[in-house]
Amino acid sequence: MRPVRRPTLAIGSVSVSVSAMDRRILHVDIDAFLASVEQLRDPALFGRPVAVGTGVVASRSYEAKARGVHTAMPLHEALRRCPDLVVREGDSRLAERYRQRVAEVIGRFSPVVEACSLDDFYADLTGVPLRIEQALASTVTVDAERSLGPLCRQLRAAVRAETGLSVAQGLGSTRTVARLATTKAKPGGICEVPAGRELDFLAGFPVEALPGVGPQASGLLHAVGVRTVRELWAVDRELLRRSFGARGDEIWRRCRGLDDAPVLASPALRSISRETSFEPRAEVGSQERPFLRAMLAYLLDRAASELRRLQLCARTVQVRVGHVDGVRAERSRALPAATDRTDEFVAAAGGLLEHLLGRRVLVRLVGVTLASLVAPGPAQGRLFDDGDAARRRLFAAVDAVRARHGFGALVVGGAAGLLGKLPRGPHGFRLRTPSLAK
DNA sequence: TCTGGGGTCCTAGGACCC
DNA sequence: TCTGGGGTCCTAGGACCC
Repeated sequence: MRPVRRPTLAIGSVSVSVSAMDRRILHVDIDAFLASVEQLRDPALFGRPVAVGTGVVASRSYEAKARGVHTAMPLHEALRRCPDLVVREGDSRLAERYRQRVAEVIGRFSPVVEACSLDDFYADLTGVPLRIEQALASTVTVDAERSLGPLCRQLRAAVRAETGLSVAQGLGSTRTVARLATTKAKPGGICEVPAGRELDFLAGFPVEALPGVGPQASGLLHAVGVRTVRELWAVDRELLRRSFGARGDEIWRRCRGLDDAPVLASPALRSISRETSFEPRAEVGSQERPFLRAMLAYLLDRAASELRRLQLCARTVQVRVGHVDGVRAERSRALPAATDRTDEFVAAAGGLLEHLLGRRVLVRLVGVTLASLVAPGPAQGRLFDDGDAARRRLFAAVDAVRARHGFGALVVGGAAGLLGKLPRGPHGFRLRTPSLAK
């Protein structure tokens, strides 16, 4: 067994040794995030059942939950259960601004904040009570157990006061314990699992509550009679490894409260994807090559402009196609050099799309991914390419116009093939799930 | 009740190079 | 000249998460 690394925290003249079990990880989850943002935007919606999404429910207010509306439920089913449900498309830009404000508040309480998804965060509060005790201006009282409860209540009040949003918080010695504690704290509560009580806390959860155990793994575990974390403890480590690969080992550690993954400020972005689905029969021309090629160009333009906004380049283009019978296929291609130019991505992706369109089945989804992301280096190998410099200036100009007037202000290249075929707004063509589509 | 979009990570075979 | 081993990249696809 590997020796446990014991990092040392230096606070003023005090030095404390911290073992893995002494860590205090905070998980923060914004309650009913997208639905709450809608209620903040339109206060008439407070107290009413609200759902955000198109096609399926992406987020719902607690009033809607009380009426049987759950996330991932088809909207027609949600409306059947709750006929006065208010359905909104949502606004990803507004949500992003709220998310950043919540992250800022958490950042005042913790030196390290990791934004995990749209609506949740991890923070490492290890050693924070000591620091607070020593900060003369602090109004927080830290009890003998070093409970972080008071700090969490302050955090919750600050988020509420500054954004109007409600958060649930979980505290534990690992990310898994903290995350599961949050599920017990929803909505608006705080659940702290004291050090040493991890196993009691984990024992009763169903196996599928563990991160890393999805439908596939839980199905297999159920089939052999393993339904709870307590029962999972009895499963041999080697057996988990053989059944689920590297993830099996992770599961073995997580169910024992042994995962020691750190909280990282900002994990590097690995890829940028955009995809959309459509009703093959309802949308005119959706099966025709020109439409699909235009959609591909549009999605690549969206992904590439995000790439440029982040000042990154990509070296791999991936295209995927989904059919009405559920069969999906994808192909990828590495470019000769990393780039951020939409036209280079479109040129490479066209051939990939042709490969994927061989089946005589209706297409209901097209998607693209830009991967192998790197920071733009000096333009190696193309120092004498004037065309490249001109293209770059063109895209920079396009980006500038869009930053001012919205993405939909300009339609570029092959995406023009969508004109007149898809509804269009200031932020671009209207795809299926605007609340989440960027 | 299999619906949606945007991500991450892992695996595995084949190509290619040394 | 033949055979082999190891590393790395490319590509395709699966599982999982929110």
